[in-house]
Amino acid sequence: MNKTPRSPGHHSHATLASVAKRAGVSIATVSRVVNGAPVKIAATTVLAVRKAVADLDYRPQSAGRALRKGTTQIIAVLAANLGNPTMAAIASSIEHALRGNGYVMLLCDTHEQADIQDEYLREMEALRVRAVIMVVAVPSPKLDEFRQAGIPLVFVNRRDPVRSSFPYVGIDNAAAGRDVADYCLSQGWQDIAVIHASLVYSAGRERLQGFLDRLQQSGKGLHPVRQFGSSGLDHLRIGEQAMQQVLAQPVRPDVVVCLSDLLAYGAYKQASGTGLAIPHDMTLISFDDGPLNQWIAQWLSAVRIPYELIGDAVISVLTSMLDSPNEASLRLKEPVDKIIPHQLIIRG
Amino acid sequence: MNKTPRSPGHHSHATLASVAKRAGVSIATVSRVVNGAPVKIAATTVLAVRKAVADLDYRPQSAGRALRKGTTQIIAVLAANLGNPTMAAIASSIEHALRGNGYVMLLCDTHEQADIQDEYLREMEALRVRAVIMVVAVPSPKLDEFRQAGIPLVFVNRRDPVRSSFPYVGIDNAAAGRDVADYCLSQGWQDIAVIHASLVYSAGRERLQGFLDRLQQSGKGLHPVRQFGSSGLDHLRIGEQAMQQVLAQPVRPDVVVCLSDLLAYGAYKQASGTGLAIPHDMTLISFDDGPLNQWIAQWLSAVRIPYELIGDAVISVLTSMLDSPNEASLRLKEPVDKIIPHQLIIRG
DNA sequence: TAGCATAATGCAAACGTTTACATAAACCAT
DNA sequence: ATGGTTTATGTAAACGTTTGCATTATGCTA
Repeated sequence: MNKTPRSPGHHSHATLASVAKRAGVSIATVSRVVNGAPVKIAATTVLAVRKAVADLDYRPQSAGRALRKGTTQIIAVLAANLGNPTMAAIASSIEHALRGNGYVMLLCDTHEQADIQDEYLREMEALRVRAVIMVVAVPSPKLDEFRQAGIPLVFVNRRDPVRSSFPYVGIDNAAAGRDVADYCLSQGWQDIAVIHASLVYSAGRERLQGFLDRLQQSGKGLHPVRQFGSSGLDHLRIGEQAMQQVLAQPVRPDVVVCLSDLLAYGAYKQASGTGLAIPHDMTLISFDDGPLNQWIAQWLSAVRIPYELIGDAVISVLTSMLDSPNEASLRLKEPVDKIIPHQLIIRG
Repeated sequence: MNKTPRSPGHHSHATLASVAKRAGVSIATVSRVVNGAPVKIAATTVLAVRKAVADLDYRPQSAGRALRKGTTQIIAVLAANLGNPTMAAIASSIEHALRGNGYVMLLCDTHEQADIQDEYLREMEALRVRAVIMVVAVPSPKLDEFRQAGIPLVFVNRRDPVRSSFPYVGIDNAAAGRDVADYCLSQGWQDIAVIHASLVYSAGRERLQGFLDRLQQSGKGLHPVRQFGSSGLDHLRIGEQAMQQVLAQPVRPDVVVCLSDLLAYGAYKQASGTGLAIPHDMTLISFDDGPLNQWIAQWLSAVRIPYELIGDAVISVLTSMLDSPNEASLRLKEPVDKIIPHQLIIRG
């Protein structure tokens, strides 16, 4: 007796074998019942298996399944910065949508650093996740290799920085920039400043481009748009410093357009620390409009990304990718972007 | 020929077998080298294996490992609400600490609902995660069962709601409450109101208790502390409604103590929407002090939870649990709570 | 030289699933 | 009755890993 070395598993969870034994059938049958396999199974058998499953509180072990099927129900979300409320809200939205579709979200924070992003991508490959959702990605070697790896990728908020061969979900940033320009023009503001972080990525670049284009199109004789900012990771501090430069100018602009919420937060702190009343003395406009703005940043007008819609949008893109039988079509097909509507919220 | 059905795995990742073949050794040897097994291996062999691993870009597949060892490197974080910046910051901190220790974070949003929490707990069991970190938990049946399941649990910010048999990481909420009371007394405020959400959980309850106790101890003849609030999930809205009630009172309190940041945000919106200037007309004090406060909520004094310390604190608790050879000691031993220091930040 | 400890590596089983294939039972048409 | 088809279920292999045990090669002692 006592032939149980039982090395690894501490507590014996129910397994297919134990359920099969209890139901008096083979493990194959249990598997088929549990998975609703497309074969006919006697009603009595189904009932017996169901009962055994319930009795033993059986749940398929993900490891065995993953090993056999070569994939899991895990979908990874690589976010650049969880400290950013907009990104957290997007993550939450995605989580909700994924859960509703039987997936589990694996959320990571890349801190917008290529090496961390790569490390995570490798890890995701080893975990055999079903797909990866990049919420604000940076270019990295592994990202490029992923094209070949056959794991679907979706880019949220910022487009694929290497080549646009994977779908993008987010707002039309150029159009959003134009909307802000239109609003500025409608207000008759003459002197406009822009605060930006890095402009090498699609979101910021397109926002600025759209904004400037429309101003120029207008033909109105505006003062030249002054731009402040630097590339870096901490938008809050960039915004703060940029606003410092803005206020050091001989003449104060009517409006400062910040390319993200966090830039605006940083700018706000600096401006109000200097005694300025926002928006009385100077208007601030930003992009993103995270969920907290309406509560504690009523001084900030912003282009709203409807983060609560992102989850479903990602799911719809993803399912179309996962359904395509061969991933050849996935590569050949034009990436099917999903543009979600934005809205300029005027406050203050 | 063509004997490759190759049903599941699409792209052939490197495996132990392929590495072994290339290095001219057995898979056992490769495994040992890769894992740094405590056996002597010829230097030349190690080199050959290392080379093959590098050549093929081999990474151990998590599924095989999980199946064999009965556990993974995944640690789940079940957060109540990712939309809460403090919680997001905590998650980010934990992520950082876990990654530094070779774990991967699986982050979920329970929306503070027992059924979702349970569903996730079951899923984590099936995934054979190494441990689960509950950032603000609610009582649920499965949570109770976990005590037997042998999976380590750590409670952050809110204590184990069922029985306190698992460690807690967070601030000393009662002491924080007393600190706020001391500050109010030092300011000579006579008329104090409290805004709270549900009081059935440890964090809010202890904060309020400590606060009221200290006020009473002081012996000063204060007006009775008025309490407003309701139980519910959306602290923002609860705070808003509670402030509405506060302002409907015949006499306006000197200070309103909110048991969380979000409650204060809600209260702030309502108050400033009614024309009040915060903190000139009324002081607001809250608990949590999420990372954004210093930027855009300079009107809010708050007890700061040093969220950036939580990650390391959790790790230290966790490793002591994981190191204990048998989980008997884990259950018998008094839970080793980790109290991190708080600090009352005065602003405005 | 034999005998034996030690060092390095290989063999094979096990972890829990899914699924192609085999089998057995039942039915039906000749 | 016979052969063929359908229906329900079982058998066994495979996924990639870790690890107890067996095996071989090496060095040392007597």
